Amino acid sequence: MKDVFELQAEICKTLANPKRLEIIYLLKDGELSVGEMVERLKLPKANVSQHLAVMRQRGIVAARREGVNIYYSIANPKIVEACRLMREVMLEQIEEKRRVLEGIGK
Amino acid sequence: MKDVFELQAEICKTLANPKRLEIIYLLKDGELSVGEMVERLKLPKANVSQHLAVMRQRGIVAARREGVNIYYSIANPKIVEACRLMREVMLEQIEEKRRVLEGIGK
DNA sequence: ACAATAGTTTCGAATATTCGCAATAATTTA
DNA sequence: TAAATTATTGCGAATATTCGAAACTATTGT
Repeated sequence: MKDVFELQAEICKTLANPKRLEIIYLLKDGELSVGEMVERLKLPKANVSQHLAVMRQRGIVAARREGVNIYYSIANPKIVEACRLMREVMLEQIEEKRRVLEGIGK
Repeated sequence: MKDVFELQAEICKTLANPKRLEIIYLLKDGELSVGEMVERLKLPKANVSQHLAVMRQRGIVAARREGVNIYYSIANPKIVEACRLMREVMLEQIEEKRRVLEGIGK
């Protein structure tokens, strides 16, 4: 059995990509088919599928076939929550940077 | 200005490494010097320093010099919270895997 | 069976990350 | 100022990630 931090890092690595974060953001309110995601993301279908495959393998998203379409959804709401926190950290960093720049301007 | 998901991914990438996660885990209850971390982590000091530099650059940790020692601390408690959530996701995945294996055994 | 639609997989090249080793910097003490 | 202690930086090799292009698979309708 691999080390626990190694496993935690694998979850985190799976989220550590802008396109995958955007996919998670799209899925946060409910499932979507690959085609619907491709349309919103404006990315090649093969690439979207690759990212979905990575996330499916690591248990970040779940897939469900319905006829010719495959619908994806977030496997665990804590994933969305973790992403939201990281986004907040980023936004606070930007705010902080802005404050520092203003301070210099005075 | 870079895309917002790109910035969020940079935060996440910074956390997406087992050694850095372990450092965050060490720092979650308060600051430590590099030497103290090296001792607990049992890693080469240069390597610990490299990881700290990455995290410092991205605003994940803060550094404070006191004499010959440099003390590091977590820059934003939301970082610890995000890591905790990702750890929970991982633990729930392990539980789920265990349940599935038991189901087969029946 | 064939074509159309929706999605996946494989391969390879470009890029990025990780880490050991050696050299370097900053601070304190003798 | 020299030595000791603490930490950082630069470099290069090994490894991992990303993504486009082409080929492939699965399902449905004719």
